[in-house]
Amino acid sequence: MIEVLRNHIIARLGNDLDNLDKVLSNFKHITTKRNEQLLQQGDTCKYVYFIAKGCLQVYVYDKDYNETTRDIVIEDNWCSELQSFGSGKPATENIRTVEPCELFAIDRQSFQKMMETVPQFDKVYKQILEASYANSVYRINTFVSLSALDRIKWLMEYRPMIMTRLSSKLIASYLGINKDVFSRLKAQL
Amino acid sequence: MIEVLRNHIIARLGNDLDNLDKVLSNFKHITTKRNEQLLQQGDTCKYVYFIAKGCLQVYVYDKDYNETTRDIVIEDNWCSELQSFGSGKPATENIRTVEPCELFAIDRQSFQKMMETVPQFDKVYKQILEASYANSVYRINTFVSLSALDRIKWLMEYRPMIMTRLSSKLIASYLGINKDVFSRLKAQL
DNA sequence: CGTGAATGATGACAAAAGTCTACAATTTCA
DNA sequence: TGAAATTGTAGACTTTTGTCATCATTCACG
Repeated sequence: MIEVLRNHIIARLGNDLDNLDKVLSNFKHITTKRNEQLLQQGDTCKYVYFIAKGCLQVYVYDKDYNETTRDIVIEDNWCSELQSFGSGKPATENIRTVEPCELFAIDRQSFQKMMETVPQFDKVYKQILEASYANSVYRINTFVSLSALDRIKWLMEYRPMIMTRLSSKLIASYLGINKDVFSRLKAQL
Repeated sequence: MIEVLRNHIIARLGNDLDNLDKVLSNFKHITTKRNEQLLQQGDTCKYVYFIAKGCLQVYVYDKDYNETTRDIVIEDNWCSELQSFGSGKPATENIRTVEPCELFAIDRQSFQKMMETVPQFDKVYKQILEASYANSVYRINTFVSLSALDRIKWLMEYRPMIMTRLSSKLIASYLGINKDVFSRLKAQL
């Protein structure tokens, strides 16, 4: 299973990395069931997760305690609450598994050590950050300008796997649409 | 005016920087009127701007050619279209001044050179990226879960200067609210 | 400093999205 | 596998948001 992570890194940095095995040894393999809580808001985010298999939900609660999903992250991607992870401050977001998962987790101390001793690891971090940021920007721009129906169409175009693989409830909370409305709109496509 | 930039960097990295003047020499001072176009979508974003004075708007167009504002950036902050700037690909966003501005611009080549030769500059870049990302995450989480009225309240709380300093039209497009609706809701606060 | 253009406010109406209830379908896990 | 829980669909209704037209106000700029 660690091969997925190995290939992920090689794909980004090439396979001329002396230290790749050293880097990989810093990751802890975690197998989870579905609906496991990886991070609770208020706690410090201790890990950056690489998802070898499965799917994670990053979410917050609105004032009526409804979940609103900031991000849905599938295999071959990274997931964390970088604000909290980087600063050690309490997290403002929650993370849970929405499917059984195979994860590789690296803690803050190892992460820092890798950043300092393996220059390429620093590059990977920048790539994660840049990709996360690009994703957010894209999401804001579509979100602010599109109607509920157009957001659904956008999701089918941009992340079709999400539409077929996950529950309507989750998708609706990702799109910022009430689940009843989502059900109605989906029917009229 | 370059003092603003100098102080900004010192505040983040301390003033024990041998190379600070060398770094600053890479920035071009630009004075603008209001409503000047700094970046047009489709073009490559050539600069990262530091705003010493004034205010920039980062925006896109929806399908009816209405502006939707992804970000409003005021003095003592950085602004760019990092996706395009980093990759050289066409920008998906537009940037314009909404006030007369004093800017310091650094082009891609100088930026790369500084990243490689001045380790602290790399740190500044990471800080810009992290701050931009944090800002986006915050924006998504409030945006998805709040009603139009609550978004206005949020803005008054979180970025009060925006409310008093800029036009309703601009604020409405930042909040993703129709300007007529914005006017009505503001009246009932 | 005056004027033309841009911005802001408001009312009437239309459309979109949210809420609630009930029930059917599906899924989970013991 | 089968019962309990969760999820999905649908209709009736409410609330929120958007649109359009009009007029007042403010602001930018020569």
